[in-house]
Amino acid sequence: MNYSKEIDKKWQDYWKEIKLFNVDVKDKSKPKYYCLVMFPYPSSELHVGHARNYIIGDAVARYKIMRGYKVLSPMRWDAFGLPAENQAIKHNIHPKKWTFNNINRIKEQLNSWGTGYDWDKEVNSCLPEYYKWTQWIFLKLYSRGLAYKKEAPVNWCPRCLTVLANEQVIGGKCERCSSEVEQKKLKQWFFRITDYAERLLKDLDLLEDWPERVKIMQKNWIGRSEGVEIYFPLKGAQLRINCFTTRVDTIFGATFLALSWDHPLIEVLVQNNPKREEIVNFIEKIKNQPYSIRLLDNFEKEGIFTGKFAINPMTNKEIPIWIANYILSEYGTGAIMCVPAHDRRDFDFAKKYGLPIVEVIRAPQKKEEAPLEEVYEGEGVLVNSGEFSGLNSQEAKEKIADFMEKNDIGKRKVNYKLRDWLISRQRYWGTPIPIVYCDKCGEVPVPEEQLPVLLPEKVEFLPTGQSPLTYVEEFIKTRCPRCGGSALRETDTMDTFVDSSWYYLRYISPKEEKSPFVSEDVNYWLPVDQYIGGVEHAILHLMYARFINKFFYDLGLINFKEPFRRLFTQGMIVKDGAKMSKSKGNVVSPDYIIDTYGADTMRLYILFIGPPQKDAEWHDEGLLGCSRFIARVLRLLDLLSQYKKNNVDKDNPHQKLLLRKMHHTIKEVTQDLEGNFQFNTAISRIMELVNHIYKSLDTGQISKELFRQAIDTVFLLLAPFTPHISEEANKILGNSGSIFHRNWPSYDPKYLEQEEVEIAILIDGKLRAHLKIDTQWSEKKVVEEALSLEKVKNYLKGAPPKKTFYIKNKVLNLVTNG
RNA sequence: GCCGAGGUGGCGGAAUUGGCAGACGCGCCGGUCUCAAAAACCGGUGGAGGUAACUCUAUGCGGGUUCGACUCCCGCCCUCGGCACCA
Repeated sequence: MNYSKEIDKKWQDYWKEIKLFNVDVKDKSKPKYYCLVMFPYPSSELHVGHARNYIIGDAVARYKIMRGYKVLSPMRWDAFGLPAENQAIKHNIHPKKWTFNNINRIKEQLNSWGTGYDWDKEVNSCLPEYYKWTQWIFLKLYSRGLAYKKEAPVNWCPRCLTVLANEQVIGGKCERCSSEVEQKKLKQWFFRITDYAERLLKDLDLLEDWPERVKIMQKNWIGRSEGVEIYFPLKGAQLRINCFTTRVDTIFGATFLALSWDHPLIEVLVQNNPKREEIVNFIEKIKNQPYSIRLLDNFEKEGIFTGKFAINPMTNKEIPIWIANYILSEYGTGAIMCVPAHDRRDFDFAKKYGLPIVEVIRAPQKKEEAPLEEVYEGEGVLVNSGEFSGLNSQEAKEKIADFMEKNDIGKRKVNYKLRDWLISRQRYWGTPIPIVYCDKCGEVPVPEEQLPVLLPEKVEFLPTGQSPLTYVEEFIKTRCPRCGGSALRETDTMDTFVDSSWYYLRYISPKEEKSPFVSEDVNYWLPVDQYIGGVEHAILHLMYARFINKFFYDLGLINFKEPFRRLFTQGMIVKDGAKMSKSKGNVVSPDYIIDTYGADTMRLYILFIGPPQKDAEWHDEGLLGCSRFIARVLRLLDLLSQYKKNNVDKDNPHQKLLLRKMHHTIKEVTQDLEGNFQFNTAISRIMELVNHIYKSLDTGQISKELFRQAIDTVFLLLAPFTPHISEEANKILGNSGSIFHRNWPSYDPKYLEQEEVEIAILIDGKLRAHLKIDTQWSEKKVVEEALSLEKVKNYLKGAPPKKTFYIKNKVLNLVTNG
């Protein structure tokens, strides 16, 4: 039999016809399995790197179907977003049209690969029936105080002319266009994800089947640290400056304070200050420093003395207050106590400006006073610390914190690096934020029954820094839902990550009109059993989705705390050592592969290319190998049809060997799939089995029935990887119906037993000979037989081994020396 | 700087409660078929030495534990990914 494109088409139509992937969510006749792949962002057609994601997902779905699960494998489009709008500006095509063109193209591609989805559950985030519910979520968050607007310094991309979330700033540059990100103060909408920081951190422990590295990345991103907020009284005023520190044990060495340029107290500090002008100029200067220079290794620390002093509440000494460019205003209190002896940054600063350096922590082994050119950042024993001297850092942290809380000079506190999620975008192609501004009533949420706030279709696409919606009168002019007076709509739209933070719930009931989803069904089908996608979503998407899921949990709409039970992150496919991209011209398009070799060849190669969680280099020649293998497997069918041999003795060793290989392969392939999706090794084991079948046939001692069984097993095992040829073969072998409605093969341990094996004979750890043994032999017998080997005798030269080590049925080591 | 993953033939990669390193595939070499070539099929293929049986050597580097180490321990080097003045 030859593999052809017609075979692909035939079986793709067949699966549609028998509704292999269509799921009735109410059907509970079989255990459920929710297999989810990360949706495509429809910005261009897909290349083989994308294909990996969907082919892995499809292989898993098909395998689970064969294991008897009701498998839900849906597909959707993350259709809002900047690229569509940028195309609109560049090529004068409406984002909607552009997006739908891409969707149609991608759909075609997905179908041509034989990846199966329940298309009845298709979801599209740019359609009102979906974004209505995204807006609904916003309102729910708003009503609980979890969506709010505030003026905040934001990351501004001068090219995209929009605000970026912290997570979208990569190394000081825009994630999308790599422009230098600027700092700007704007009124923006936020989601209060920080309220969930502790739970987002703690519940990572519930996610046993997530890759450790992803959990660690999330942990670092949340960045929890425990410490103390210390109150430093301002000299000569009834004010205080609060500073957060994780090293309260170093408090006696705090010799100055440093504030960020926008610390609220600076206004007070510069009042009637003779240095006022100088300070204001300095602030103006660091305020305008671009974001990225902070990331440079040689970032120059600069500061200015305010002329004012605070009191160190432990030493009661006056310490100068400085303003410095290395203090983050967004973290802690925007002010820090500086301990130059034990912090590299404070040390550099103190050296530059001649500030006092006092050693208060001494490394445990050290006896003498440290020379002041050295910073010791570790923990140790306290010195120069009053009654706390002599304690080690750990004890001192507790005792000093206790002391501070008792005397009201400080309080234990937990801080997080996680910031609130900035969701405003000054862009058109996104979900409108359902808020109205009324002259009388102020900020008013759009009532639920008035949703959706429709995104107008006719707009001008000019990147002005304002949302194009600003210029659409019919859109912005509206009535206040509260007083009926004239009002204006919010013109910002939501970050597309909001759209994608809840789609996995919508799939269950995509057409539901009264609610975002049906709780009863969602509670049955979720959490997602297997989520598959790129590691680039380790932080953003997965954090946001977990947050929104927890919010729904709090609303009582769902009964599970985490949305994704198991996560698999697949590696990238690279070409010529680089990520595939149009600009580099190294994109491998699946279309020609499908045309030349057929879908199963591409699928097989993508799964065989390497461990799926690791990056892999694409080589066209690899396809040839897979194509050869498929031809080789199919040739077995031709051989079978002409095969005559029967009446072979049941105990024929070649028969037994083939049976053993078959069952062994079933066992191993199953293990590979049940473990961490080791498709590459699973496939190589099937290749071994096929090689073994050919060798067995050469002996002429295999019965037709066993031959048939062996081929049948091969195709059952291959079905998740190469579904088209497997269906075809299944039919040729005389089985009725779809191969996916058959059971995954199971192995019988009795066939795995061996009567005879070859073991290695080692002399002093070096491989010297092999020996065929009966598996029933005792160790003594094995040693005897080994010693009688000519080769072994030559090595031992008559001297018996001093010790022997026997690993049953594997290795015998004969030791002659000490 | 901190955190994480990794380093095995010409290449992608196998092998883990420590037990025959290099499965499977690519590439390369040889053969069969052919007027010839391609395809296909069969065989070989870590390196060095030897006509050969065989010997030595080999999993980033250096030590250690062990009868035995790709695997465990100590100390380095390199590559990739994440975070990065988080007080």
